[in-house]
Amino acid sequence: MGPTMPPSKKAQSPSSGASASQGMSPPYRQGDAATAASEAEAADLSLSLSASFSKAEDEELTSLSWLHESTDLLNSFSHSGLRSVSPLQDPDGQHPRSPSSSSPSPDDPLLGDAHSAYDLAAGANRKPPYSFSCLIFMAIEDAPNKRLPVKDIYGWILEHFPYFANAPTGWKNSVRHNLSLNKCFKKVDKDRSQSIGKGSLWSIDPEYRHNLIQALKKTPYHPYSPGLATPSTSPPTLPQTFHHSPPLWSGSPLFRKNGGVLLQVPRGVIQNGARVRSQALFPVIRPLPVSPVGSRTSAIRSSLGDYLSRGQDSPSRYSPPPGSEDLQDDHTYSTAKSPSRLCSSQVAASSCPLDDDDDIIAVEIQSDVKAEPREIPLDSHITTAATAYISQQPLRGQRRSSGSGAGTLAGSSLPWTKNRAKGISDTLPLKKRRAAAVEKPPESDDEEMKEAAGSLLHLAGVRACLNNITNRTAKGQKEQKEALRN
DNA sequence: CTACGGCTAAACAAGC
DNA sequence: TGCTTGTTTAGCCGTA
Repeated sequence: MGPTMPPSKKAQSPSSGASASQGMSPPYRQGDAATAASEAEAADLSLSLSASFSKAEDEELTSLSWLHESTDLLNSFSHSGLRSVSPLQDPDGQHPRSPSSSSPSPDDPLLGDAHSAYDLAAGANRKPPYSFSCLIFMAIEDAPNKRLPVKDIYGWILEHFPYFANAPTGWKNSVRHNLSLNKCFKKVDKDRSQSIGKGSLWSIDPEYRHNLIQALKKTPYHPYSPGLATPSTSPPTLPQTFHHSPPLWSGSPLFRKNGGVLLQVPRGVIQNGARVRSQALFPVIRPLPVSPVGSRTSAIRSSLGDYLSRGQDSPSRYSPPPGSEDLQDDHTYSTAKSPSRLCSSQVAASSCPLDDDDDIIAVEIQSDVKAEPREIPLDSHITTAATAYISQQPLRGQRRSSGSGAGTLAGSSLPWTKNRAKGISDTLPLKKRRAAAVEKPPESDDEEMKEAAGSLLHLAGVRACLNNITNRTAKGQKEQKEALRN
């Protein structure tokens, strides 16, 4: 054990990082008291989203960190959703997960079914939708000191993805392969006085951390989407049925066709999302390094800030109600990279008729009994500001020699692997080639701006998707009522 | 068809 | 000596 891995943590779990995060996790759903606490956290989370936006006005920020914080917070839903349906036990079945983890209570009729569906169909038999790079990234980020030995990376992956427990052992080779080959990961010099034994500690190279975050963002967790699972035959379904549907990984061809951006978070994600803000599986998507921004950044920021500032005074703006009565245990969210893409996704997913009023955002806080959509005005200039900027910029993906820039708005390609290093000099040793690649100048403001605009569109997509989901819900409920009358 | 990312398998060396 | 760790290469597959 090294200085970063206290022996006590090692004794608790093969994954020290996960253990650390589990200790502070609120109960998933256990009784009224827990529900009340979760509601408070849910309200807190919603406020945090608003607060993240408002930082653009409250502070004289010189970077786009506020924007990334906002998007990251939204994306944290997906990761916390992943955690919420993570296995109840370690792969060997001998180490029941801490009750403080976000696993749903088996007593819950809905959550239990959903959870079982994940455990059996997805957790144990399905390969996780994350690349090894993302898995390693999450494992390291989940560690208290952001560094882990290979052994603990194995443990983290095993703990969170039981698929690998029965998978051929080659996955460990792949992990090591990734660690060695991927420039995002770098070894940390061990403290000789506190040797951890063989091997080194691995950490995230800050230079490439953002790339990993982007890669992770493009692997949304999409567990319960019957429409996506059976796009051609399944009728529009009520959100309640999401929780009984087979999981759909991003590896699904259909999901990828949709841009890999649609995600729906299972029940209880609010609790987990709130947990993300304090101590969570993956709580440390930090802001980008501070860097000067240009006027276009300010334009987008001011647009969003204007939207928020007016929204704060607007009665129609969503804000958590006092007591958050509607923030119950059932929450359904979706995100999309852009409203247009979302619409196509929705059509393909569920044959759901599209609505034109994308400028109205309905945040559905779905309770077990009745959904109460809340409408939020989405000023079109938010989306158009980002769209206008992006439209005048070449896609980042065009940096790729192949020119296949589709879906690379936020940098889906991973330009930090050996292929890129090879471009430096094939005659140099790999490590030196990596070092040479690292020395390349950081992303320009334009790159940052395009990414920021993409994030902005992403946010807009989230809101538009919420709207579509709500509309679909409302229509579904209406149709259901009519069917009952008949 | 091509380029690329990602994965897997394998070989090899070094350390414990 | 056996296992683990780390590096490297090669090949395959899916996607754009």
